[in-house]
Amino acid sequence: MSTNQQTDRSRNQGGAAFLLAQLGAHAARAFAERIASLDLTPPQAGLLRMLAATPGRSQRRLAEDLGMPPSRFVPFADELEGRGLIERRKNPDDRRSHALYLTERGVELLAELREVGAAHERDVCAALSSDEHRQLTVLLRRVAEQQGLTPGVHPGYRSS
Amino acid sequence: MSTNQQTDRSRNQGGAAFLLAQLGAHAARAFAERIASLDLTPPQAGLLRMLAATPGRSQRRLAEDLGMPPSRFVPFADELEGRGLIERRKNPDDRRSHALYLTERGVELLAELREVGAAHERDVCAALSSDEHRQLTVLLRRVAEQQGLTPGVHPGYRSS
DNA sequence: TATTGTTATACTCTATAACTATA
DNA sequence: TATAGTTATAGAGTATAACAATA
Repeated sequence: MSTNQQTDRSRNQGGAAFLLAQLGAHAARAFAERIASLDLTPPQAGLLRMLAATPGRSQRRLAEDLGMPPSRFVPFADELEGRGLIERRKNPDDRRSHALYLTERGVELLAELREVGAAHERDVCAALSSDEHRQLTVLLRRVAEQQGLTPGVHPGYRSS
Repeated sequence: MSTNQQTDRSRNQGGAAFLLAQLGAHAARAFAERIASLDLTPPQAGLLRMLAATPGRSQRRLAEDLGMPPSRFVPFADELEGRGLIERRKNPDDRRSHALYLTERGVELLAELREVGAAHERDVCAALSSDEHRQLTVLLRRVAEQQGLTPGVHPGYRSS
């Protein structure tokens, strides 16, 4: 209420929240284009990373973390299994559930994925010195934590 | 190539590009929830702002800036016109095209929208001091400019 | 002949809910 | 009876392309 309309207007559209949304969409799109060279979509890349971090989880839990209904997870996992990147193993303790794991080929592809991710990081932050790059990361991490976001996971990835 | 795998992994998932995508999706979703109280979706809010900035443009140009095909723009504009927020006027010079304008009610709603946007900005950046907030904005603006993003517009808004 | 707005159609995507098997 | 995975179906949302009016 202390500033005039003109100022408020430029604040909203040039403010940090708007820039975050704009840059976030841009970064997500650019990342999707990059990993298309590996024949991967962002949710597929997300699953590979999740399986590397915590192998052997059930489809239901993985589906929940990816923000998709279990029914949609089935054909989603089918394709990656068909490409030999992941495998379903019967859980001997509870034979209703499938435990999911990366295959050897999945591990190899994940390594390539990480290289692509590093290149993406460099390109997105090309405008910044390495000192500013660190500054930005620290600030973003603080904001993310305060906003209650889980490190390493975000369901906002586009499905296409 | 200079760092080991462990380091690369944490870099990718905790790096600035990933945080941008994660926080961007979060900020966009939070903003969408906020403006739902005004019965607006993000693309609708975008159109109101575009009409305030440059009134009288044709549907085709507006559709292009919003990243939607002209055919989809029709029902999109229909609803806002039905609610009395925008109006189509025949362009006397070229009677094929419609020039779009905000109505008085549209201007009023836009004022409320700006208040909501300011509150959104405060909440998203609640973790930062006002000095850090400024720092973050400057860094983001530099990155956005270097990445070739147009100030004030982003087509990444969800359609829902 | 080209362009603006519009309408119609066809298609993709997605979620809901029914189904099978294990518990 | 409840839960994991799966399958089937139906609905929403979208783009492509045909159409009418104007240039």
